[in-house]
Amino acid sequence: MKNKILITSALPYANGPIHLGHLAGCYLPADIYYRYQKLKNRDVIHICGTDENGVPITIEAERDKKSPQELVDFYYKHIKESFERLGIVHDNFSRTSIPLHHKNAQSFFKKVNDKNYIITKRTKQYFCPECKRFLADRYIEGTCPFCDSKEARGDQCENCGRWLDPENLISPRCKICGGTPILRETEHWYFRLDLLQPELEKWIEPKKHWKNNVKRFCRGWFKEGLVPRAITRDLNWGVPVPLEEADGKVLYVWFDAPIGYISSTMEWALRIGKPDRWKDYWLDSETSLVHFIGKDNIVFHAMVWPAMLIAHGDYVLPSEIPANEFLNIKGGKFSTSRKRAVWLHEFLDIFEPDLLRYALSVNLPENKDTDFDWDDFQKKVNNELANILGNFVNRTISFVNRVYSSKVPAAVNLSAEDREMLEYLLKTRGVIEDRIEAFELKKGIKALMELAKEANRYFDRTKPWETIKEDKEKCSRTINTCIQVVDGLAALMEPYLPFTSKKILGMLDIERNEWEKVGEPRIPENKKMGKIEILFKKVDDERIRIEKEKLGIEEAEMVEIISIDEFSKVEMKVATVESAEKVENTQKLVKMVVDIGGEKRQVVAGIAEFYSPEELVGKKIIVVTNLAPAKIKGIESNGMLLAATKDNELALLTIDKPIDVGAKVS
RNA sequence: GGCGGCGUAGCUCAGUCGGUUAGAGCAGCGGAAUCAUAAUCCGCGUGUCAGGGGUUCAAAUCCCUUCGCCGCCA
Repeated sequence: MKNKILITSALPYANGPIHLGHLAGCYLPADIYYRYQKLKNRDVIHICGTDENGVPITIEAERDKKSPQELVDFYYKHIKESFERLGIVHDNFSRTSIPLHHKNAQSFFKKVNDKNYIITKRTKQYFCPECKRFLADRYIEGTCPFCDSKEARGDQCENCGRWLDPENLISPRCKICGGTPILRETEHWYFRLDLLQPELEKWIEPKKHWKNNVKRFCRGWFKEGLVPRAITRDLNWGVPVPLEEADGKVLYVWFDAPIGYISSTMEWALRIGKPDRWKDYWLDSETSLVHFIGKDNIVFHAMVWPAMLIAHGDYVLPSEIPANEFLNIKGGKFSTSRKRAVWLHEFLDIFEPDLLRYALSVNLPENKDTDFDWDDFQKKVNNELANILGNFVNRTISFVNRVYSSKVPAAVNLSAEDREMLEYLLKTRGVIEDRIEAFELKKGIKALMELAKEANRYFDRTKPWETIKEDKEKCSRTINTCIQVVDGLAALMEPYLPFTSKKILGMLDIERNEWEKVGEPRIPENKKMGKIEILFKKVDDERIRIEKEKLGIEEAEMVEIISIDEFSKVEMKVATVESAEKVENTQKLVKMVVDIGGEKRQVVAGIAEFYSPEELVGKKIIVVTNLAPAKIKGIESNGMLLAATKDNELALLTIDKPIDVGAKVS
């Protein structure tokens, strides 16, 4: 490891709050790594910020009836505060909407452009006259040319799974306003990844120790061959392309976002009053540039971004890309857009930050996806943090308080047993170092818990509650050793459990030991203890029940997601009501004959309280035509009409423009 | 459609460039202890390592194939 380390964590997109999946994927590992390097006295900074450009933000803003700026202002603050509450430390937490970043991204673009790594291409793209904007592929819907599904997206038909070009869609419409988009010619700038492939391959080749997921990804891409990739978009939100002929174009988010790492470092340098300080990292080949990301970001950080840096030429390239897999929520995925998540800010309203830091650390998705589960969380807190770690600290300090009037007893002539305990502490320091350096953070926290267990075993073996009566010197050696271990634990846990570390140090009434000195006893005889407190309160069943219920409610609200396949099983048609009569002896039922286009059907529906038979006749309605026939009150019903209901209201679905009876609805 | 990944004890996960009786934590069962947040400590695992086939003296680990889940890409 080089002595200078620049850590970045993926810029969170400013369209929603942070959830546990984000944390486990990169923010928590980055923080643990950063805190550890700090303890090792390395020259290290941790840089991050929100990614605030791109189409989704403009659309989200529109939906919320806000300006994009208002939206990102809100989430910038929200995300920054959430991180702070969890103890995630950034030297600088910037944002990609600031002028500094715009300027920086533009000069990056210009330099790469001057070096001929950028070309232009004219293409035709759909433009929505209603929304007055070009539409990204996935914001166009239409009929799939292959399977006739009506709900195909511009990039892919989810019904038949085929990949599409938006121009091939039959009767395309704008997903946002429903209007009909038109093809319009536009010009875009493309980054010549193809030119850079040989250099990229040469660069990646020696990175043997990188994680498999990263290497595999790259191999796949190289095999297919890289192609020029569009780096501009027609949009009025983002970093304007710094060319006269590029009016109305902005840089594509994936191009400007990683440049944000540099901008954020520059902002940091300005903030600390040393404007050139950022160069010490970005322009020095002795810098180890470490990008913490989730696996969804591998392509950009292992291929595109290094290619950009090579093309630019001035900056260091990534040294490490410890990409994590995903943390799922009990089987399913976390999803910001679907609001299926355990949100960090809500979590912290209820639980101490270290509980989460522990539960996530010990189950980080380092090799494969892992699950977050509330029962599991409770067990980890109660059985591991509270019982093993918390209890060891507590039994030790309360022993000192009770037996030795809160003063640390002497350690004269340590026995082999005592020395073994201290050696275990020292050994654990080494294990944690090795594991963290190798980006196996999960093993580091496990080693810490092993130390706590070993300490409990030592306590039990040496039985101070007995030796206090028959061998006072031995007892005082034991307790002294335990105190030294508590002190060591406090230092070693700092990267993972910084809040708990502080609490313990408060109880010992001492500053944190230097990392390199952990293992050498340093708490002096007669040291007075500070105020004792319980480290971890247990999480009770009721709390967990509530949290699980919350998740359940959110799931219920979002209903089951069905595929277009499932949906298209339902056939619906426009129909006219030919005749209608109330079914006798019922309150709600109406019997109708409807024309569904060359075929008449008898349909029974429970709408009599809302529509009289007279007003129904002649109405054009929507009928499900392939529903299995059913008998209602002995009358056969051959279809179902559609109506919207809420509370005590009901409204029939109809059509807002004349169309022939029998027209399919989809 | 192509490419890739994953599927290991009741639960959460290690292990996989082939090699002794497949591991840990939690849960469970039995015991010890009582300083401590009824916490701790000791002992106890007959799992088709998703199914099937193959290579090998030897496979959870390599190859083929089926099933299930997931991701990436024109």
